[in-house]
Formats: sequence, structure tokens, C-alpha cells
Amino acid sequence: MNKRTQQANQTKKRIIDSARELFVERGYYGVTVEDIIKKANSSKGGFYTHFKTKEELIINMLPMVDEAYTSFSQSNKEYESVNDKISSFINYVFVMMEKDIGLEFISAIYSSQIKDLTTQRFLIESDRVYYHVFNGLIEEGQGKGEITKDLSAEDIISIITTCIRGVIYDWCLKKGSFNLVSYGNNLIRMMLNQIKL
Amino acid sequence: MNKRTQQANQTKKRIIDSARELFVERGYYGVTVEDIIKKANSSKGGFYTHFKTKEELIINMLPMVDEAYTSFSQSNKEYESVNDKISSFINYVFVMMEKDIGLEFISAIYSSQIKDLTTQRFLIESDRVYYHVFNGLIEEGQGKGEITKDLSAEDIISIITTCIRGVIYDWCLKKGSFNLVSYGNNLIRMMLNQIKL
DNA sequence: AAATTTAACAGACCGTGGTCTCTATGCAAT
DNA sequence: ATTGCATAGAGACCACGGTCTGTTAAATTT
Repeated sequence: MNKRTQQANQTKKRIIDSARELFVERGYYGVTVEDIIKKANSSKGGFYTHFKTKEELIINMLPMVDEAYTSFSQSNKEYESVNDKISSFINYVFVMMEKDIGLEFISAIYSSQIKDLTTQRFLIESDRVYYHVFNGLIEEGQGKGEITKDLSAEDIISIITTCIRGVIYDWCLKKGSFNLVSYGNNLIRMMLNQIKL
Repeated sequence: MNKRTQQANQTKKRIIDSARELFVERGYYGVTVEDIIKKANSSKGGFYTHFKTKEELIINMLPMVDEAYTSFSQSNKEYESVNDKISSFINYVFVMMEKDIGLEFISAIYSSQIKDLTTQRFLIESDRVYYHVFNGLIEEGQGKGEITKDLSAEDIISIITTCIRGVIYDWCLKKGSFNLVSYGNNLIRMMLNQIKL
């Protein structure tokens, strides 16, 4: 890596780190891009060479999510059935949302993802680790005869994911006034019943 | 009604009408508040005495939705079962979203409703006609022994509504690239299976 | 080594949603 | 009728996300 990109990466990192600290202090909407670049000793020009929008910052702040999914899929924990494993995976998703990311960030992401037609919709990028891990689970379930083959793995993932998003959206709407994990697990369990054999 | 409020109401109507026309022409995000007040021969001050935000305009533009729900509930159409009636109601919701309101408006509403903690979240106002009609249907179903009483009507409505919102949110995410009505009916049917007796 | 291209960055600038202040007028109280 | 008050409205102004242009230095080509 040459000096040029090295410096650029440092700047980018400085911006992300500053943003993270400020967000923790004052929340996403309590922090302006101006604040961030001042703290990072950068400039508008600097900021927007590294990020297309302010929201893109959030995405750069969540590599831990994909790491968590990866580590879930690589863990050797034993489950009674694939269905249990799937439930556990979905539970994991909700726990992470509630505990690690938190209401304000989730709301900001979910809001901005559909704000206008130009935003980059990373939630539905097909190479997300989430889809990959989920797909593995469903196919395993179908292979072992635990899950219906009337629907393709793709369709099943689509349906369950839609429900998960519904739960999360509602959680945002109701400002976190219900327990995401228990409500979510409950609702998804009902849906999973429909795809079990 | 005195002259004062009369004039105010006229101004408000002028703004709403101008906004509607402009939105139809150029879409929600293609129209600025400036455009609207110019067309309505009003001013910023005028606009913001009648509306707290630009998004609030959308809400004022959707009384037809509640009217539609009301007329659904008052229609004398015969159904084979309450479950059929419920399916028909939900189908009606999706059809209205897709045909009458459209992707851009829905996206704008769904995005703005969770944007920050201060917005008025009319989607979950408990006096919405939607909730009222839906509640009547579920209670009828429970009364006639078609629907489980293991869950309260309130819980059932909450679950189904969460799923509906999930479908709509996904539809926005995917920029309307799937058929809202058929995907939605399908998914909800699966969920309804779980509450049938 | 000189010339040319490229990309990071600084910072002035812009557009738009929303606020603030000031004015005018309808209305109620006397 | 006069006075005082409340509020619809006009429009200057502000905050903030995002763009544009110019500069500098590293990288690449000759």
C-alpha cells in the first residue's frame, strides 16, 4: 500500500472514530457532519471523498454485525434440530439489534434505507453474510427433512426476513416500548411453524 | 365559523390542493415547500402555521384511506367465513397501498415515521379506523369460534399488523420490484393459518 | 529527471426544510 | 366605539446535508 492510500485510510479511520465517539455522546441526529470533521481535523471535501452520505457512516460502523453472523455460523455448538438452530440464529439477530446497535441507530438505518430512490440499499445486498448464513441453515433443514421443500430456500428466507423487518420496524415505530427479542422470537416462531414438516 | 378561521381553512386547503397537484406531477421529493407555497400564493409562515412538517402534508392527503376502511366495514358483502372476510380486508389494504397511494408516498411515510423521536406517529394512533375495523373482524372470528382465543384480539392484530408493515417496508426497500398484493396476501395467509382453529 | 495525471482534501457555496420576528387584522371585552 | 389580545401570515433568516472548484502532492508516464 502506497503513501497516498495509507494517508487516505488514516483520514477515513479518524472520521469514523470521531463519529463513533460523538454518536455515543449525543446520538446520531445530535451530531452534524460539521462536528465530525472538526473533531477529525478533516473537511467537507475529505468527508465526502470517503462517504457518499452521512448515513453511510453508520454502515461503516457495523462490521461487527457481519463478524457476529460469521462467528455464529462457525461455532460448533450442538442443537437438537436444525429448527432450533434457526430459532437461535434469529434470536441472535434480535439480541444484537437491541443490545449492540440500539434503537436510534436502527431507526436511522431503517428510515434512511427507504428515504429516496438513490440511497444504496445495503440491507438487501445479496452478498450480506446474513443471507449466506441463513441460506445455509434453511438448506440444511430441507436436506434433513425438517423443513418443507414446497418453498425454495430463497422464498423461505424472503418471508422470514420480511417478518423480521416488520418486527424491527414496529419496534422503531413504538420507540422500543416492547421487548424486541421476546416479541420477535414469538412472531417468528409462528411463521417457522408454517414451514416445518 | 368566523371569518378568521374561514380564511385560515381556505389557505390550508389551497396549500393541500397545490401540494397534491405538484406531487402528482413531480413526486414528493421533486417538490419543495417553496414550490408549494408559491403555487398556493402563501408563505413559509403560512405553511408552518398549518403543518408542523412537510411530511404532515401527506397525512392530510390521505383521508380517503380511512374512508375506504369505513366503507369496507359497512359493506354488506357476504363472506363464506370470517376468515375470508379478514383475508379480504387485508387484501384491500395492500391493493390500496399499491394502486391508490403508490410507492413513493408510502416510502416517504414509512421513512419519516421513524426518522426521529419527535415525529407524530400516526401509523400507531389507536383511534385509526384501520384498528377499529380490524378489531371488529377478529372479535367476530373469535366469537364464532373460527379464531383462537389463546391470544387476545389485540395481540393478534399486533402480530398481523407487524407482518403487514414488514411486507410494505420490504416493498419499499425493493423499490416495488415485487407484487405487493400477491406477496402480501401470501405471507399473511401463512400467519392467519396460525390463529385459525 | 521532467512532465503529466490522479486523487485527497480544503473550504466556499448552494438548496431546502424549518424557525424567528414583525405586521396586520379579526375578535372579544369594556 | 375603543382598547387590548390572539393569531394568520409574510418573509428574512438559520442550520445542516451535500456539491463544486481549486490546490497540492503523490504516483505514473515519458
